[in-house]
Amino acid sequence: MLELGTGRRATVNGDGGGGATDGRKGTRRRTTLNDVAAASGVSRATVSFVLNDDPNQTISPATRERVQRAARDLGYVPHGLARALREGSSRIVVLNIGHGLEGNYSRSYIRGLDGELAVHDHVLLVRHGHRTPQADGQVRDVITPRAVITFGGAYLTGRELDDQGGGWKDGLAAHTALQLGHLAGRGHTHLALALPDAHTPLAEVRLRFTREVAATLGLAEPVPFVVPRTRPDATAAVRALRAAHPAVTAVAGYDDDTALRTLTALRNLGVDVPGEVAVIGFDDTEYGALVTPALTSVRIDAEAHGRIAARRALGLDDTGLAPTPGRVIVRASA
Amino acid sequence: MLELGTGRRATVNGDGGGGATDGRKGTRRRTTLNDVAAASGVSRATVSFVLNDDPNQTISPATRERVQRAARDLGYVPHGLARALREGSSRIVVLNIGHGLEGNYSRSYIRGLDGELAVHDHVLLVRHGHRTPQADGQVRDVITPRAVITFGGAYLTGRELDDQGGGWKDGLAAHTALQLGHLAGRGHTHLALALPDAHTPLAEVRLRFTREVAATLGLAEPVPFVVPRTRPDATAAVRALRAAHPAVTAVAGYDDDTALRTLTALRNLGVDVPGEVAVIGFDDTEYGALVTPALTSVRIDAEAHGRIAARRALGLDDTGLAPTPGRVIVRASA
DNA sequence: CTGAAAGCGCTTACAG
DNA sequence: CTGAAAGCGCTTACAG
Repeated sequence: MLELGTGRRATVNGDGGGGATDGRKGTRRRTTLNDVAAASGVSRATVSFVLNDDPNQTISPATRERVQRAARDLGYVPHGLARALREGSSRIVVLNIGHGLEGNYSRSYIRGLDGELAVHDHVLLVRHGHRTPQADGQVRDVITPRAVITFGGAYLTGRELDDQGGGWKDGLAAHTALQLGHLAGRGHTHLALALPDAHTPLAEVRLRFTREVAATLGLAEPVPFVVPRTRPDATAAVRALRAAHPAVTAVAGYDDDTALRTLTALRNLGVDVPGEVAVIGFDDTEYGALVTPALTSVRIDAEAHGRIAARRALGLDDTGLAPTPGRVIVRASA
Repeated sequence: MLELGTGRRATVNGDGGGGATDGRKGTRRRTTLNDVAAASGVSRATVSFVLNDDPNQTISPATRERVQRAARDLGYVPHGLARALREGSSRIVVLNIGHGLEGNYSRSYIRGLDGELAVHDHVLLVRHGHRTPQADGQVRDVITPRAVITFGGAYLTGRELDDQGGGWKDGLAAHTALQLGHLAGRGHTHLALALPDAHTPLAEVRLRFTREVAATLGLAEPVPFVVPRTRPDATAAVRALRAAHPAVTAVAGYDDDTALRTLTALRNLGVDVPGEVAVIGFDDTEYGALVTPALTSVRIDAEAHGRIAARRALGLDDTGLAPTPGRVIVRASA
């Protein structure tokens, strides 16, 4: 039951300055700071100073060069766990993500986050599924990440990215304005907002912004309504909306999903889109292009948001990163 | 520039057996094995033995109880990084994922993987984006995960889950058979397989299985064709398919995306679905229900696949986990 | 300009 | 039945 020699630590040591094993892969012991120190004839401390470019030390160019070459030759790579234990946290940033991975926002956000983190020598790892305090704790205890980010962070609450707050420049508010602006530009004055059945905090924020934007544009107070996931329920919901608010000629979707469900329901009801009712989505997905009429939507490039989130998580300066403005992808539905 | 007292290690120590700080959160130093040892009057080793239920030790019930109570009272949680450094790898399993997160397969797979890992005290972290050797190396060096899993693993190659191989029982082959079986059951004999424009290894496997299944069912050799992402290109591709293979009366999608694109193209061409050509998807997404005619698809519950992957990654016995059979979700398109 | 030493928090042979 | 000690691989004051 108790096996001797478990496989790890197979080559228990040898240490010898020979180090000829090429250091690479193989089944060999990993190359450590000790090996580099031995190979270059200095102490571990010195190696560490050189490799980390410690600004508080002054190492002679000769030594520096010797160490760097040895590290390179041996294929030395610092052991993250050891470093993390010593530094107090690992060079990992955890992103918590629930659903809503379909749109362009999340894809570009993750791309930016990942890219920026890589630049600063950190790695992004994602946690899927619902966030529970328990799961959070587990992640914290197991890897002690440098930071834990909640997807969308500031963007989703509307608190962000520009000094005035509210995301009126490049954030959620601005994108909401874009969405309603398109509708207003086509002459619609009475709008409804299609919301998902899951009651999220984000839905509240969207509703708030939608109201604010509508007021600014001089439109009637928008009508929020929930579009359930199943086709019959969605159809019933849209029918009820039409009955209660006959003046509504356009529906803005909380996202492309809700917009698509609305579109389908309208078709079921024999309502012409965009003739009788126009529909616009939010956060362009590929599926929007596949329905008839194809869904008009707001495309959001969140790469900059991701980069900003990365810098903030690392405690770095996050200025000078200008988000790409959102834009309306005009297809047929609005 | 060099600040003294960086915040971490704020409370440098105190050690005192008092340990009255409640151990919990606060800005206090974390509770360590030392604290538990001090509080229960035994050595660190003993605490470790008790808390890990080391089968090679025999600890007196009294001591055991004392240690457990102290650990509980102090809210002790082992520090994952330290443990990982000592054990050789962290209790993390990394899942590499590219695209294709839309369908039910990935959602259920991740759920199973995550759940099973949690049972065995490990945590699942996901890496998004394309897998590069470089990125792989980085992850390895930074956290030394217990295992790295590639999404879908054995399933996607068709090597898996049942002894004969090929996944003819609960795997990819079986699901392919389900898809074609539905079409054959409706009288179709000449099929086309709609493939994505990105050339993936998985596409090859699907094509191979599709051919094998068709042969088994006595159908004509299936015609593979690529459906590009843009609507005009997709339409052109479908038109070309129809011209070259007029006998084809049904299209099986590589996934729901390709099926949906085909459906849209057919409608653009004025072809009646399913009257003239039937279309069936694969790996049911929510969007399939939103088009007209609604997309028939194959729904795959991969939770068991995920659990199996987890057990294998941990080197545990993976028998006795029966995958739920796939099933055809019959809607209108086929 | 460089090295010896301590220590991050844990596990595990090895002695009693 | 339990404890003292070594060591996982790194970083960083502290002495020279």
